[in-house]
Amino acid sequence: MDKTYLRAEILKTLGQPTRLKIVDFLREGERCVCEIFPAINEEQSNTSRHLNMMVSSGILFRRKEGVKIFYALKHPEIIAIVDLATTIMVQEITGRHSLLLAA
Amino acid sequence: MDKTYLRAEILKTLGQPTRLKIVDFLREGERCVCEIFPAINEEQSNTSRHLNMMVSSGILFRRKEGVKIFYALKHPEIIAIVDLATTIMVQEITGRHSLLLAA
DNA sequence: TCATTATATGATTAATCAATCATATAATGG
DNA sequence: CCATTATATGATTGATTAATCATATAATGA
Repeated sequence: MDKTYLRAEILKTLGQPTRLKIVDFLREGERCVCEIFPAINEEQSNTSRHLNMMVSSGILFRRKEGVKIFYALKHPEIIAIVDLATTIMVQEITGRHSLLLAA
Repeated sequence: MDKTYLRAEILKTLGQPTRLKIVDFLREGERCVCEIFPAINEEQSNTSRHLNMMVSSGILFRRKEGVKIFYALKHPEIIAIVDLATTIMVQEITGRHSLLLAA
């Protein structure tokens, strides 16, 4: 059980634009594939693959109801992580850090 | 300026075992390449490439002092992110979530 | 049962990635 | 200036990845 590898896998799963869009959309709650792929503007098959991959790496739930399959975020920590990434991104974009260094 | 892409890049940078080991080592503070690569048990050239890449994606500082080049974590949020990833990993390993679901 | 809707998956392709080896550059001390 | 130490980089290779198209499976309702 390589813990470094497992931790990396969780972060790597979040570190891909299409999957990040899925996470953002699922903040609002559980959604089926038929709602997810139009919302993020990706192909159904591609979206399905990413969703499966996100379940495998432990960041999403899957629940079946009739023909539909619903997906939801599995851990509140996921939202915290992507929010922290946003904070870092904003600091990088505004160059706040670079300015502090230059001063 | 694609914000989804930039956020993803930060997370993707953290989502690779060698780079995660670097982040873990740099928790203790600023270190030069000559300290980093033996500590994480990777080749010097490989370590150098990862360090450069981490500077490019905005998660590390670089400071030069004579022949040595020191690297350090640029944002406290990075530690928070990897800690949250650890929390998720532990919950997945202990299967706590699955048990709650099954109950 | 048949048509429809929802989802998943096989095959393919182009792109990206990580690691390695060899070598280059750059600063320092003797 | 030369040898040494620290770091970076070019070239290569095998592996992984994301996206796409076409098709398969599975549930539902008429």
